[in-house]
Amino acid sequence: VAASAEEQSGHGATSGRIRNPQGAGERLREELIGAASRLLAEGSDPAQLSLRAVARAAGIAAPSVYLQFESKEALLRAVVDAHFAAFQEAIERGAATGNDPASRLLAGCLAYCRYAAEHPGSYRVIFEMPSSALLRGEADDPPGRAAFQVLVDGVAACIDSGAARADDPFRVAAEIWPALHGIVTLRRQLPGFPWPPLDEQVRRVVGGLAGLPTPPLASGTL
Amino acid sequence: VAASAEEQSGHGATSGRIRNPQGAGERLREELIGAASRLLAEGSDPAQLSLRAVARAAGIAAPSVYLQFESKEALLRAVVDAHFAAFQEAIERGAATGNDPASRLLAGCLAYCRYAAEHPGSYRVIFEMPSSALLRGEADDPPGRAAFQVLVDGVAACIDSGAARADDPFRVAAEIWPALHGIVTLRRQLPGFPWPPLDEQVRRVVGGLAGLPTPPLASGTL
DNA sequence: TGTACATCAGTGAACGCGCGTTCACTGATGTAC
DNA sequence: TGTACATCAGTGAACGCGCGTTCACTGATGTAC
Repeated sequence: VAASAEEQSGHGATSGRIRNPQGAGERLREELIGAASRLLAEGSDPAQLSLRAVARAAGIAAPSVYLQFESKEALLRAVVDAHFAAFQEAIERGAATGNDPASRLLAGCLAYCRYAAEHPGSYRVIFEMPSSALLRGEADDPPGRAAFQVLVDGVAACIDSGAARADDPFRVAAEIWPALHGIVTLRRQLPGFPWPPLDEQVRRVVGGLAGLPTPPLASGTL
Repeated sequence: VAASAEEQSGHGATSGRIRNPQGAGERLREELIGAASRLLAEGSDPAQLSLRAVARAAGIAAPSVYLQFESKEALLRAVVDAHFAAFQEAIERGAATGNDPASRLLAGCLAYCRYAAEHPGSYRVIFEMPSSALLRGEADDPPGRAAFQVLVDGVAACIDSGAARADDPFRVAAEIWPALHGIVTLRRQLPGFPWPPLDEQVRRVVGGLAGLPTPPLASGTL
């Protein structure tokens, strides 16, 4: 009947955690980023993530965060950067499959959307966190802009090879990206809506916007 | 040099406000919704809107909110509903201009995006507030679903009139909506990005996704 | 080999703040007699 | 016409909570002699 002192008082967050060996204090850095990612994966609103909640999830006392990060802001910046890097890598891995420009473009777009669908917390933290790498970087924002350039190049390759309608690659890319973004954010926000299968939708949308000759699937079956 | 007591203490929120005449207590309802809208227009994050901040903006003491609303939740629900209604009305007004199905569809989409661009706080509160009318409504969510049906009907009218490519109207509408949503949310989040003019982009995207015969503008000029 | 000491990972208590909500109240306006 | 009273819009103080951050500390591990 008697609860342990640990359960009664709010502290004792050191539930099972064993402290890192000497010289390995920085391991806590990754542990904290991992704990934050776990919270995000569980559906926490990125904009509301608190330092104390992350510390709790990591099994340490709140002030211990300051051993690795200068501030809450710095912790969250590191979290965003980690997710941004993972996102970019997933897209690049996806875009590498495919033997011609059109299938590489499609594979990249599919990888973008699949990653967002499978890691909604990750996608959210990248796009909604005020301190996001995308939103940071004043004028010449390298991180996000470089990633966008990959899309522009993919579209340009399709146009050059004759696989896509002749057009301004930047303009087409600036249409595809928002379309993909809208697809994944609305699916997350309205999971009850009868969305068509993701892959098929992405293929149709990218095809329609880039002017890929592949008939948008239904024109033959109607 | 001596600040007034009102300035020194945190209260005295009754800066200039005159209380409503007897029998008109419900006017405070609209004042509160208006105050919340003002905060949103100034860029407040909808998910972080606090009852106390709204009361402050309305010039009343925090507990006075409870004279008109059962809880913070109820206040925010009313705020979302007001903005949702204004949004819908703007779209309907827009879609009413135009003499043929294709121009009505385009006008509706343009009205959607223009409203979102001109009232970013309004659009945000509709789509980001956890208690939004869109996200509420369990299975058969009337508010948002009915609005979507208008888009489906618009697409169907274009197809029937031969203005758009033969296709499944629902599927096309389920592509157009996310595309518009992505366009307006990314523009808000990355205002520094060199976006093309909104109207032109919307015309091209809707044209591409619905298969309107109008060549997407650039094909003649390249 | 044993002991004193430095290093280092991590803690607990405390701070001031804004939050949502409750409670008993105030004071102006209208109504009954 | 004057006075007592009811109604009604709105308030101020207080509550318990979670937050970000600070501070002085603890206690295990490694090193010097």
